[in-house]
Amino acid sequence: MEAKFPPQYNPEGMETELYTFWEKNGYFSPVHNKVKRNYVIVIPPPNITGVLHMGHALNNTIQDILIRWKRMSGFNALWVPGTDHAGIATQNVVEKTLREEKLDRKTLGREKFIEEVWKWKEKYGSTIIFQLKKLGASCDWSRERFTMDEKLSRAVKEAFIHLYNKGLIYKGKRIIHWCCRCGTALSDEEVTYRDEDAFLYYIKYPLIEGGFIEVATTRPETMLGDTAVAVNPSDERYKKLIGKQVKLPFVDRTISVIPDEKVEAEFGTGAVKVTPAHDPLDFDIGIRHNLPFITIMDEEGIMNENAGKFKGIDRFICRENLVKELQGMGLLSKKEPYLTRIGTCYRCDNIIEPYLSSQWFVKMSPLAKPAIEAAEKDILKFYPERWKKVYLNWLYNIKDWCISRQIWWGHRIPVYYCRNCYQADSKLTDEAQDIKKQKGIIVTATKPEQCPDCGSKDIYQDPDVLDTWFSSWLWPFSVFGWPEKTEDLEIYYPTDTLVTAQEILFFWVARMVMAGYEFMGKHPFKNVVIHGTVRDKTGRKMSKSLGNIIDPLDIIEKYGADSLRFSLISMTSAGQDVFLSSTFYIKGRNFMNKLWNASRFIVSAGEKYGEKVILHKKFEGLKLPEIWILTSLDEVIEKTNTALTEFRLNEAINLLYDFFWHTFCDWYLEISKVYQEYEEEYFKEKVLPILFYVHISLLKMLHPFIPFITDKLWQVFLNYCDLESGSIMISSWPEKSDIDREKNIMEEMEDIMEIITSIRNLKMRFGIPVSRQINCYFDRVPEGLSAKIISKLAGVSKISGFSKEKKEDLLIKNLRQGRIGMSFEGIIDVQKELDKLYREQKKLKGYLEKIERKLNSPEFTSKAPEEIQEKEQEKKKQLEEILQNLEKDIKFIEESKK
RNA sequence: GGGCGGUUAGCUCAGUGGCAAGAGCGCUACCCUUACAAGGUAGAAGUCGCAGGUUCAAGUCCUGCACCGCCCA
Repeated sequence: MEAKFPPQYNPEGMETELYTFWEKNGYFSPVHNKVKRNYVIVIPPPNITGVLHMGHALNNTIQDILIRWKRMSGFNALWVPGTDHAGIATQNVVEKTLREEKLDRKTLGREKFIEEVWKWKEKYGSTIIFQLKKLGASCDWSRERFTMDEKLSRAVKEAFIHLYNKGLIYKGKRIIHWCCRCGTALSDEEVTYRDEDAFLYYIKYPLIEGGFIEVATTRPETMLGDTAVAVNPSDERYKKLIGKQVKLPFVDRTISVIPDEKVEAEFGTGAVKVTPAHDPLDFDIGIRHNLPFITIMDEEGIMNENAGKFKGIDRFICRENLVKELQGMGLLSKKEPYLTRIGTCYRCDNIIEPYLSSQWFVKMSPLAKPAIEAAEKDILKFYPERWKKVYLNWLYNIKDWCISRQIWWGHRIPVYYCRNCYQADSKLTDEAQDIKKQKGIIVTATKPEQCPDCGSKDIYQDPDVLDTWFSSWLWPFSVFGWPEKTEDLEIYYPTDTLVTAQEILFFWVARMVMAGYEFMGKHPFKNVVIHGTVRDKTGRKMSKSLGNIIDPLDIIEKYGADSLRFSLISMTSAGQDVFLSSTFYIKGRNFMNKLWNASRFIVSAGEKYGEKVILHKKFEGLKLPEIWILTSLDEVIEKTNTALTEFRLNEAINLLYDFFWHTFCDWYLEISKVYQEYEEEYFKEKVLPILFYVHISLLKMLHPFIPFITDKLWQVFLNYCDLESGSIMISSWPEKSDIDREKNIMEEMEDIMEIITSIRNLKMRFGIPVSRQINCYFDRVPEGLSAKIISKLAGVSKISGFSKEKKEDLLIKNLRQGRIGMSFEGIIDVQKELDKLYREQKKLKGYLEKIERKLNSPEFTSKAPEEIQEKEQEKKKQLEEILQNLEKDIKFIEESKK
């Protein structure tokens, strides 16, 4: 046995071997069966540039637990995996590798560059998939998808064309978030904001008639693009200046002072510069007042010809230079520290420039309607529920979605232009209906032969690609083959549960719901499980730049995926952020070892008889401890099921942990050893099958959480026990036994346990080794099996009733069921013992007072439910008895001291 | 500015109005008891952030405040 069952658990090698075994046997793919219900999860597709981090580990462990649990519970459980092409991120990564070869995408050209990206994808794009396998993810790899697969690309085109034809997609010239580094527009959701200490500059604009009007700004360089100065019409300070002309420094432009309701009189000086091409609010003012829109920098953030003498320099250097010059000209009246919020690119962290640009948008409010209703009517349920409000709030205030990206890697927009008919950028804001009527725009999946209006063959495709999320939002049905009416789509849509972190609630979850209703006419999933963000122990997000990453692969390497999974889930309360310290995996590692060793013990107990243990279906002729352990197991099964159903995974795993370690191992395994010595026949016939039964039931329930070790042990147990299947993965989830729960049996067992603990406690307190046999005396003398258990587990050689003449050298302890006494043999530090008893007495008196106060209050007796009153009465009685006995003991020891 | 979380043992965190508030790690003492020293046994350790309120009963519900964090504008 030692050879295959060393005393320490070592996951090395074992996990990969088992994973291959599962995969080879096709356990991950459901065999569709109409009788069984489905349970479907689609993975939040990780990015092909991604490597597994703790967030992924948590996210995918949760999904795997749910899928494995449902699979064992008799469902057709399907977990669809896949990856996301991550347009900007992937393009960035490939461009970086190109730079190392002294190449860049522009010299390479579009086609060649995309070829390079595909090559890169083939080489590195599956890294995270391999890592998910290491984690134990039981995804159906035969259904693995990638957002740029041909079929999924078809879905994207179909969706675009559908929305366009419905008038929900339009092209418009708007202020969008522009990343000068990535060279593309971004949606509102792709911008992250952070507070930064900056300055508010107060600038004097010279009035033509003489004097100045002073404006305040955090971005002084944008003044080069100003086309007005605006004041609130009710602002008394500026009323008389409305309509006056201002000579804009540097560019020598004459602009007017205009009134606009939206100007906040409280901000800065109350007069604001208006730069319609570089600020969203100013853009609106520009539209309202029909102002010119002057763009002053190019797409890389370099000032252009409209910036006059500043042409050709970077936007931030321009700011510095311009401020210096203003100072020299005496036009800078003040520069004060100012806390401002700056938007940054979520991919590259560069500062976002609000930029006037022609982009494609999705009109969102019609799509939001059913998504709102779904949550309001609880068709879509959130766990924890509080996210419902966040989700709804976003949808109530939804804005149009900018979906075009000026990059090359991604789904090319299925729009073609006729060079002859199309007139670009004719309007600032083209509404959907207008654009549909506009000549020269052809929206179609394949390149048209000729222009339907003029017949010209000079046709070119829109150079832009779509936001990656425009393919992700179709994921719950595109993975099943939509827009084709496939069998999978028929069977597996809608899915059941989506598991994700709150960061992509808007990006992805809300949009999937909208897409689900729009394209499928049905919600994409029923449950949305939002788990916490994994942070370091000081509460910061884990990130490379902070250097605070704990790499899940390191933990897997050293301690096994099970330890990682166990620890992660065990310490993660539903929906709360997780704070990881470097030793968090210890609980898991220790648990694996304990599980391993309990199995060793059980196997070695079974091995002796040389025949396979047959698990009982019915339990009869059992003694107290067996009834007790089976009843306790039933309770655990029930509680675990409830916890899992409500997505409280930490509660489930902690229940199992506690039962396994502190009930099964600490007590039942120890008790089972008693039979081995006293009642071999009963041990073989009854106890052994129950040991196997309870342990195997536990292994089954633990399997979703810690799949590797549980199946490894299952494989071992196959040699000693008649098990239902070749792998625990496809075994059936435990059901409750047919044992009746008898209250008095549970209590009787608890009494025995209390006696044992008390005797151990007495021994410890006086430095007697537990192994040292002593004599004990009882008010109620235990007999038979109980006596044997007490004797073995507490190290008692002789059990008898109290006899009056022996009492003087006894230590007494009061229990629920009378006193026990133990000979103290002259080794007691009497004063120490007395102090301890005094402390206990004080504590007990306090408790008693509290209870008495409660019981004496007429409110309590009239209003509290009877059940509670009885319980409190009972408690009081017990306390009084214990206290009485304690006081007797104190008196007794005080006297013996004299 | 609006919203949401958090504040419980030295540390990390559970706690679903009705225990005498729990776990893991750490700590103390003893124990190599033939499953496990990654273990066993026993123990010490808490004004449940602060102030009010509701209730027979509050760590749990309500109000306000403080501090930490997140999201949205």
